[in-house]
Amino acid sequence: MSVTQRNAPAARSTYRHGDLRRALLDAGIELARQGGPDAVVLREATRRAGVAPNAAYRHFANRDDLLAAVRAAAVAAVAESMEAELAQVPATGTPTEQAHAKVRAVGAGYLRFAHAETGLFRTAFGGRFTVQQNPDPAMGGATGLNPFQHLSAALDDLVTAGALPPERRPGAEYLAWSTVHGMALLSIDGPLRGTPQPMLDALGQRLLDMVERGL
Amino acid sequence: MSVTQRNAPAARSTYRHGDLRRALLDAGIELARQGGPDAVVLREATRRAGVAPNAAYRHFANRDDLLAAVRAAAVAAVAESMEAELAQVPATGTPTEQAHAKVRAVGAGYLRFAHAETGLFRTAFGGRFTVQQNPDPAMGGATGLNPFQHLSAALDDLVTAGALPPERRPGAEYLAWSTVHGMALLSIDGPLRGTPQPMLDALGQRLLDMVERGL
DNA sequence: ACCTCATTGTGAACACCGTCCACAAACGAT
DNA sequence: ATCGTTTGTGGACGGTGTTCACAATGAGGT
Repeated sequence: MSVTQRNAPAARSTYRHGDLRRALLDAGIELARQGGPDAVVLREATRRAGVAPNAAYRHFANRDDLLAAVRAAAVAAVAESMEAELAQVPATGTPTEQAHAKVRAVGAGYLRFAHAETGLFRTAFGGRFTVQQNPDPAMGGATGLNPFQHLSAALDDLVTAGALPPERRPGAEYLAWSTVHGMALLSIDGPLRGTPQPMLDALGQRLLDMVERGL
Repeated sequence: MSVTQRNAPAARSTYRHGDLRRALLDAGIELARQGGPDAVVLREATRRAGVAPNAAYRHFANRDDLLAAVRAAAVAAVAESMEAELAQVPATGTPTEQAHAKVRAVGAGYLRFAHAETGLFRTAFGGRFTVQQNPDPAMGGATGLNPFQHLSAALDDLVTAGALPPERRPGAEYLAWSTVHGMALLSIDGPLRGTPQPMLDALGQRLLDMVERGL
């Protein structure tokens, strides 16, 4: 066994790394995927990049800065999950039906991502987070829209289709988001943890019914 | 200046502390109140109790064990907040009106506590948490009921009053809890942070309307 | 080609954390 | 009074984020 440390990739030949910022970010994303935000530890990221701990400070102000970058990537992944659901919405039916289907797709994408990528979801939305102000392009999916913008667009469609009275539109994002966000957290970190997936899906559908009916 | 350390209370005269477990727990609760779960650091709690770091291990298995005890206290505080709201529900009106008022009181207590005691709320329900299985008496309020039990009771009343069809009762806790939980988190850690209280109250009322209508 | 200089990675250190081990003080039961 | 259990202490270990002074590198201007 050579002197290479655990987790140390093949030692670099060059003194410079090439794209250390990217390497640290990727390592951070992988850590977040497996263990959530608390698992994003700066020293481990540098270890995986094969670099001294302090080197990270040339690319990130501190651990929180790295975590913020990881979070942006996680938010973007949520947006992509929504887009995957939106792509499956058939272009048939009345405008009202389509608008409802879009709102449900956004919610389903959120919930699906929470279950499929728990660590990343908790990194994106588990602690403190912001999405709206200064829309960070790094938080957008393939379409460039972030999750909040997807939700807003779907609700706008609902109004356009006449399925939501315009006077109830303001703030509707927060009502819808609250609902789905709460269920996501309850099912990954709360009392619904461990509930079989079919039951969770059923609950999710009831939840979306409630939003549709009660918005 | 004497040799007493910062934060060290008057040095004990006795070798034994008296009730170290309680002192550590109180210190932990205070830390949680100010900084949330991450601020519950074992060494700081022992410092405030005027005791060596390891002494904590005579009363708690490890930091997580201490945090769990703090969390139980925080959950109990949530229950008390609910009870304060419930106490204000007038005993007038039809059973249906009263049942609805109780559900709203439970939700309002949850939201109010989240805003008034952010640190404790995040400690109770911010990360991983469980309330239902093995109902821990330490999580109950003055009535002995924990927040989940208060919600369940209110929903039961809704059925009894005929305001909720029995076939929709199963799982209704999770729908109601999801919505309120989500809004609580959005308003303390999410995009609704910093929103003026009147607007939050209005949103909260709309949210409860939605639950009432859509459950 | 050389020199200059900002950029990027290193080595060593600091304070803080959770945790463990061996030991000493205090108390309760006999 | 003695013994044994409980409870707190002193000291240590490995882990973390972060900072400092320094070295290697590469780009630009002459």
